[in-house]
Amino acid sequence: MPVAERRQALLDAATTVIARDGVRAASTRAIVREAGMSLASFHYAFESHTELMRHVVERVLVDEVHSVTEVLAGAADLTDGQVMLPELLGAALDGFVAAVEADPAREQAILELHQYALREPELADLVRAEYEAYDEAAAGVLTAAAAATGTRWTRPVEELARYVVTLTDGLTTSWLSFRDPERISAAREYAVAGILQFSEPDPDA
Amino acid sequence: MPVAERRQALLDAATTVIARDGVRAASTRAIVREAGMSLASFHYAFESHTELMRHVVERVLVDEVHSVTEVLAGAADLTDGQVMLPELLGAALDGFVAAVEADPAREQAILELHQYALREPELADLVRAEYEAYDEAAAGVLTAAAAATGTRWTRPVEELARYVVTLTDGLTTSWLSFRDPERISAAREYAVAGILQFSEPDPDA
DNA sequence: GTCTATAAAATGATAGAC
DNA sequence: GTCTATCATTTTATAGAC
Repeated sequence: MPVAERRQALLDAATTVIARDGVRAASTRAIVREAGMSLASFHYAFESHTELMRHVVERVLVDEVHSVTEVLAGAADLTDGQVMLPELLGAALDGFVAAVEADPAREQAILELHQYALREPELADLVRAEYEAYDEAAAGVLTAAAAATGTRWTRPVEELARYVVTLTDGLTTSWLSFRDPERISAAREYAVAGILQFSEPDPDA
Repeated sequence: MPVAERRQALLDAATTVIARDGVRAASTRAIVREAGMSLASFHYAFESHTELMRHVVERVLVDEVHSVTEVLAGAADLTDGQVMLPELLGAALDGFVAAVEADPAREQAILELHQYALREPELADLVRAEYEAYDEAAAGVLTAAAAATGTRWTRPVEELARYVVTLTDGLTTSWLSFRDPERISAAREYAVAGILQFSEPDPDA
């Protein structure tokens, strides 16, 4: 088994354990048990448990950015039809919420990894980079949605995007605590209304 | 030293360690070192490390609810003057944000304890109770603010309160990642604007 | 490359002297 | 009640056989 493959398998196993049992439970032994390997094989592929965790954080956060970007891109593809801005933004937020609902364990793992990373000076930047990628993705959706519906934003789209990301973060933690769609839906609706405030018909469109 | 006092001292020490070094680092030994006690004294006061953590979670979350309630009540006291609704809500949110900024370690500890609690079936309810207390506090502020400024809400105040709490949660995580006031202020402003949408002059006032 | 065996340290918990 | 000394287990990591 080539080292690269073993590393991937261990990263997969670590991700699985973290999602199922939490970061606290992701000891080297728990990870190799999950991967069906011996303890020594672990240390052949990785220098240390800390090194593995560094890679786990990086991979999980980068993967999540890809997922979210895809979900948002999917929602933006609704721009084909005769859809209006409120529906478009609502659909984008629904897509995000649906992704969280579909795999809460993964989302909880991400939050735990955030806190793990924020405690490690070497990893804290990864969290910030993740959020900045979300900001960019959200700004992209807002820009595309406005363009597709003949509207424009009355505030800098970067600021609106940060607002949206802040809100989705709150929606995520709320979902993880209550797992209650009712609780989410109202906030989702108000979020859309809150953003729409800052849109107006685009005279150039 | 009476048991009750020793328990308090250990809870204090545990809270200190968690805020400074994280939940992961809060081993029994680290806690007694912080408290200046022997290991055996710990087990004289608490059955187990798990039992201590149960009490830590409970105490920290309850304390935080008290703090937030006080901060919001302080903001609501601005209702003396001739202040308008936007300023009132802005002040309340500012009070919340200032509290987070003033003691980020504490806030980070709370988030870690949330995740710790959500992994323990016995403790998960404490997190939900905390959020419900926030909802109630936020609803109280919204109601008081509207009454004091001759306005009323066009949506159920409970829903608006949940929206506010969701948003403050997002603001908190954003602050912990970036520690950047700029990043927060825009979201704060949009949040106020978002809520104001659902207010109107109260004809009965 | 892969495994068993083992080291070295940390952790939760207790026994027993005082 | 409080402490030192110790146990039992777990954890990260490595040595060394194959």
